[in-house]
Amino acid sequence: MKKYISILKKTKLFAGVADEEIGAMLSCLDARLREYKKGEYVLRQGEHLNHITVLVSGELHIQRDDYWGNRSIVNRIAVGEMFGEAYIAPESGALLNDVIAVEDSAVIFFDVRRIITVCSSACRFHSMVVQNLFFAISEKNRTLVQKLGHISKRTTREKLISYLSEEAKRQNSTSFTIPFNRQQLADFLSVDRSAMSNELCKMRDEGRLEFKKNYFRLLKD
Amino acid sequence: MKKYISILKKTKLFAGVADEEIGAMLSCLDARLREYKKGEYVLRQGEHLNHITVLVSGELHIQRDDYWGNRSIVNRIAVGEMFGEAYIAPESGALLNDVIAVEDSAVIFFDVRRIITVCSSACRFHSMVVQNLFFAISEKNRTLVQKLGHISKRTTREKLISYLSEEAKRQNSTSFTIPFNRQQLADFLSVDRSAMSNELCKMRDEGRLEFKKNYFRLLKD
DNA sequence: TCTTTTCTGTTGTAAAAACAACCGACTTAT
DNA sequence: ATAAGTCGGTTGTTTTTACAACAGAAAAGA
Repeated sequence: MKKYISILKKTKLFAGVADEEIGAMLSCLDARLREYKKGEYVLRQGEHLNHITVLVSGELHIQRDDYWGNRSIVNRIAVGEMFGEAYIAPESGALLNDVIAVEDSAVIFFDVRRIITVCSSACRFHSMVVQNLFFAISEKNRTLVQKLGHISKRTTREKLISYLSEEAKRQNSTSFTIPFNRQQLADFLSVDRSAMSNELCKMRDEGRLEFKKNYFRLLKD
Repeated sequence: MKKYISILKKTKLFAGVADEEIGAMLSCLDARLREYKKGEYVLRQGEHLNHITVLVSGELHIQRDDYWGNRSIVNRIAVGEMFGEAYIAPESGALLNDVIAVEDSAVIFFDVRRIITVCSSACRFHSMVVQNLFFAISEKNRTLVQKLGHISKRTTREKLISYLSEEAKRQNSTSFTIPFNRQQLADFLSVDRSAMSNELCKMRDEGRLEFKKNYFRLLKD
């Protein structure tokens, strides 16, 4: 677990906490490391979670498969990001989604109650972690609202425009790469892949954008 | 500002805080009231927000403009609801949307840092407000994920089933009322009203459910 | 009460998406 | 190197949705 301290140091949860303090807090917060192979489930819909988790290696998708096999990717978790913050409150119900490793991954679990209950002794930085958690949940809400903005658009084209515009703004450039392949992007936007691919090509032919694999460039009319 | 205390009392932010304490906390939290005429911007895309806001009168729309200038309404804020909780973190960055008053409105701004930094003296209920905010954000997060679950369904029928099933579970009964009229439900699920109405009636004719106005009853197959 | 407005259901048509099937390019594994 | 698998684009068909227009019912207002 110690080899991941350098990664934890860069996470939102431990922002501002000194290196040597993180090591001390690992036991204080009852941290546990688990590793997953690509394709393996980290958590399943319906389970109860009372841990905050941080991804320290690999990549995860928060997703949901319905009865008919349609998959929707709710969110993507990159190294250093956390999940499970929405289930902190004791009265939070079961998990609403699956969490799956899309690459070989490593996850550290922290006991929620140990985090929100400020410990008496060692952890000088504990209150900072609590505040960091506060900020992280806030941040997550923001990304969810953004995503709702995308998929609440009526047509595939509008969803693409919404998503790509957002990404361009976020990366502060009209050319950028996205963290999805076509199928994943379709799942993220909750549309059919081939229809989406078709729409992308139409927009390209209309001169609205260019792309090559996951590289995109938006063009003025 | 005092005339809005009765409204603040009913908000999630001040749940469990005594009336007389709210008055005291207004200054503690550096509360500021601002009023807006219909059509006036409350906040603009690109601004930085370091306040939690509560709408105490009127109605707001959260709007977004995409890269090509197309405008869409992302969300609606009703009296008593909060806005800005997604921008608590200092690194949240600029607002991604405009917030505009669609009626004459009144908004109370609370300094974020004053809320999350527990004050030393007077505010006996301060820690309760902090916890309220914590749970409010967490709950909003889950609500957003649930809504994503509904509208990421491919067909109008599936969206309806997803939403109505959820509502039945939440109200713990197969018969229940929903807080929307048809147009609002269609907007909530991001579908066309008439198409949705049509689909509802088909399901009724198939014997899957009954409804009358905003009262619904789900039936076994 | 009577009028006006809003709400809901209904229908037909045009547009869009889902679906399925296929192909070539590219990557990965043996 | 070759086989197997993945990925992205394309096309045609079927299903679904959006849109527009209208009418009766219900609600709100005068």
